[in-house]
Amino acid sequence: MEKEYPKPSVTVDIIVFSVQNNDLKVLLIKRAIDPFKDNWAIPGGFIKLEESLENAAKRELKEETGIDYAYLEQLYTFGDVNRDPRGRVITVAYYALLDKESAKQIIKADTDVSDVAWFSVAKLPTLAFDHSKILEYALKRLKWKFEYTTVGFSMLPKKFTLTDIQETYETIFNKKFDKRNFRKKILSLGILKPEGKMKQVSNRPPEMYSLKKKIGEVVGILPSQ
Amino acid sequence: MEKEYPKPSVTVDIIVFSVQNNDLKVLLIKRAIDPFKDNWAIPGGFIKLEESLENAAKRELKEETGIDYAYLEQLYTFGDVNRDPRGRVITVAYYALLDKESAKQIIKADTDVSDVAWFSVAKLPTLAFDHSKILEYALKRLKWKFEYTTVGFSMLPKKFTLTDIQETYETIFNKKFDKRNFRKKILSLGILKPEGKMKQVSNRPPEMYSLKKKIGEVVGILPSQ
DNA sequence: CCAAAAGTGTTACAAGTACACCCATGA
DNA sequence: TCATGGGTGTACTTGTAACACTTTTGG
Repeated sequence: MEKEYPKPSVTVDIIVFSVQNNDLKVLLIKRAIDPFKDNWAIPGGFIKLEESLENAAKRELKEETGIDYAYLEQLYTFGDVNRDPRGRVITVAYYALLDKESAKQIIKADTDVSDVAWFSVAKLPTLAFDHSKILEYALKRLKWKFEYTTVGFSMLPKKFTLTDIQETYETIFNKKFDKRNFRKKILSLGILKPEGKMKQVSNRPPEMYSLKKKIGEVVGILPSQ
Repeated sequence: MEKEYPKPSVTVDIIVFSVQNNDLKVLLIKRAIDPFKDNWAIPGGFIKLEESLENAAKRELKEETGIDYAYLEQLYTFGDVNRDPRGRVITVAYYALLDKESAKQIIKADTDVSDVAWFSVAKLPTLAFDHSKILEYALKRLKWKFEYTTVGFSMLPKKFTLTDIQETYETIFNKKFDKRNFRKKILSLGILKPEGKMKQVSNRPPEMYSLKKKIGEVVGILPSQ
């Protein structure tokens, strides 16, 4: 370890997910320069020597979205030799889950900026670098995490209804779940705290809940169906 | 992306697991130089610019153990600013699972070398750098993977008995499983192919099996108990 | 009284758990 | 014939799946 070796560059890429109108969206930026000029890409940037990987990811998130807080998890490190035509660049990928309110703010802030946009994961453009592969991997991880942990609640406001949860799950898995079984299952986990009924709705007012546990805990959520 | 930024060093560390005498072991090396001189550490080294992360891990594995093939999986990338006193070093950790035969060869090759040794994960020495944290994380991942995938079979020879599998699981989870239920569960997965009875044993000859699926596939193995 | 979404229970089936004895072989 | 490890079945409990109607509110 005493010798000096040539060093690779290290970037952090961050895949920002949100659910809007029951559709899973991902935030992409349009590249202004070569390589892959005018292609869409996952936002990211070089790490600084004085910041941890996680802080680099947080900084990126803040720079791209203005958001200070979101569920953030390291995804995987991609380091193939030729993944970047400019030279050896290793990227540590993170993914972030925004709650509905935060996501709305961004869409407002950025709809007039041409180089940042939300894309439905069902209709993605061609992506720069190996970003399609990275995104694909992120989607796999996302589903896995939704199935076995409480990360899904990070995409909801602090107080939410059972229907909110179910719609979020139906969006992520792109399938419908039986209402009675879904509710039974979620309630049986004992992770929700009732918070009283929602007011001023023009139908039967739903019960609101908050999450008792820390977001991300392993619980085994889904019915198999 | 056009500017040149100061670059961190990037290493690959590889946590090598094997099961010996129904005990989970990890391969550690004794550091010959500062920092952490004479401390035990997870083997690793700097990546080369012309090799992928995975190839760097394979090369490390080969250098440390002489083994060409093992189940190998990226674990996590550790990049805290002060994890290495010599400067900014990011490490991409991998873990490897050796089968019983390979593991035996290594122990033979290295028992007379003082700076490489197998340690029971139950009795670990103090480790250099943040290696205790890394190893703890590896153990967590290992259990998770055993619970939900077929990685466990990578620690067995190509042909094995149901008792072999059960003992491996009992070692990893450090608990006993009911023989009948364990067998029923494993067989019900439909992932095993019978390979005939073992010969020359001084008791009732057990049925041998091989794995039909690719190692690492998700199947959900364990009884909950 | 209508529209909209919330809320609820039962039966059938599958999977998981607990548990103890006989079997085949070589020495 | 004995020692050793291999192999097996059943009753019970728990969890999952399928399925349709009533309730509450605001307009």
